[in-house]
Amino acid sequence: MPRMSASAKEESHDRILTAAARLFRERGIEATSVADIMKAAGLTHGGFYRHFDSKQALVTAAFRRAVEELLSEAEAAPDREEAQARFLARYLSSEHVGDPGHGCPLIALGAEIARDDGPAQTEASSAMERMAALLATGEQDDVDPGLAMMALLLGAVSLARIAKSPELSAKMRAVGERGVDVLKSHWRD
Amino acid sequence: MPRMSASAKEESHDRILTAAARLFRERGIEATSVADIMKAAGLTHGGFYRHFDSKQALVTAAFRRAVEELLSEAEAAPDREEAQARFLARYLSSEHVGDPGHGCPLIALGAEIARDDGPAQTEASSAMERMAALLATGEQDDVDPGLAMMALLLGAVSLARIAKSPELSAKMRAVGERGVDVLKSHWRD
DNA sequence: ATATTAAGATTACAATCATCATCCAAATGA
DNA sequence: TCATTTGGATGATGATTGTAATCTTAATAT
Repeated sequence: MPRMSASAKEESHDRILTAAARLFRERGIEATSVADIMKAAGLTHGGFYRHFDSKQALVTAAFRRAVEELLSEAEAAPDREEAQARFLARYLSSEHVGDPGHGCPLIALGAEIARDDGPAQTEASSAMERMAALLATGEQDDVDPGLAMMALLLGAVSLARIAKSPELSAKMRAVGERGVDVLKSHWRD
Repeated sequence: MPRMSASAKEESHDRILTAAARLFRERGIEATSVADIMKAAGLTHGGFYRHFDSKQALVTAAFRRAVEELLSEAEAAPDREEAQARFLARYLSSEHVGDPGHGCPLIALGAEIARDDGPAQTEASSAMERMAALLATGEQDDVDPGLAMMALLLGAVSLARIAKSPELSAKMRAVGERGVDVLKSHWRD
């Protein structure tokens, strides 16, 4: 209940963001209350508005945070090829399928965000272009192959999560991997 | 407020289902209240439980209805090839991207349904297998190509809806069409 | 040291939610 | 014709929601 040092405020702010980025992806935006997030951040719900103007503002910020989490690993790679490989392996991993809370926000929140076109949709749209650019064939500035792969990846993991049996879920991941190879070999010519 | 004829009850039941199938896909499950649905069906919210045990039960039934709506057109085709062509054209149409309320429920509700594995997830999982079977190469019982195409289609339309600009949205549809051709020509050998 | 500031806690608010008990009237069966 | 049934309307339930005003207290500035 005290006033905290300036750095402590940033820490609280960061904990709220981290909690929101996880809970939104795990439970959905509508299903996650401000109180849920604040509790997960170790705070009480009343203090929320010292950090964000509204829940919608938090959604936008949490989406950006989630994108950063997802891309930071891949972008830390020494070269482009390695970055692509890391991104693909991570995206199609069983861990990614089984842990939406730390996975791609386009999958977990895409449908919900596409509905009300606010700042969150802008965020999501540019995230999608950023991921596609990462996957695109290096040479030209032809992002089409990257967009096609993103579509396949997003669809494969979405369906892998929907799949009732573990066998079908695993098959969806395998089919995604195979499909990416097919697309890649085609666009390489 | 009266007691209606037996056929009139079925009609009410059907109107509730139709309204639910549309509103759930348009606004999401959490964001759609029982009262919203009943109002859209021309009834008052209290009477809902004469037709369904719970909102969850309605979700399952509405999902099934949505799948039926989507597949009926394609499955009315004279032959398999024509059915596939119709399904693909419908799926990647701008109308489908712009009207989630009458589109594929796997896209609109997949993330929400994958979260709480109840009967709705069973429904969604079998819907996904059914669509994949429709798209699969006729010869063997190898559904893998069908699953790959479903992943690409679902991903492409999801991203087309997320895309902020109409240009990017149209490009996602074009990329989806192109990608399906690539996958198809590869698996045909 | 004192005054000021502001982070977070507490509490409250007006809405909205899913669910249900009760009531009403029309359709059915005798 | 009359009693019974039942679809739907009405209204209430307790819970939960986003948002905000108020209070408390520690960190800062003077």
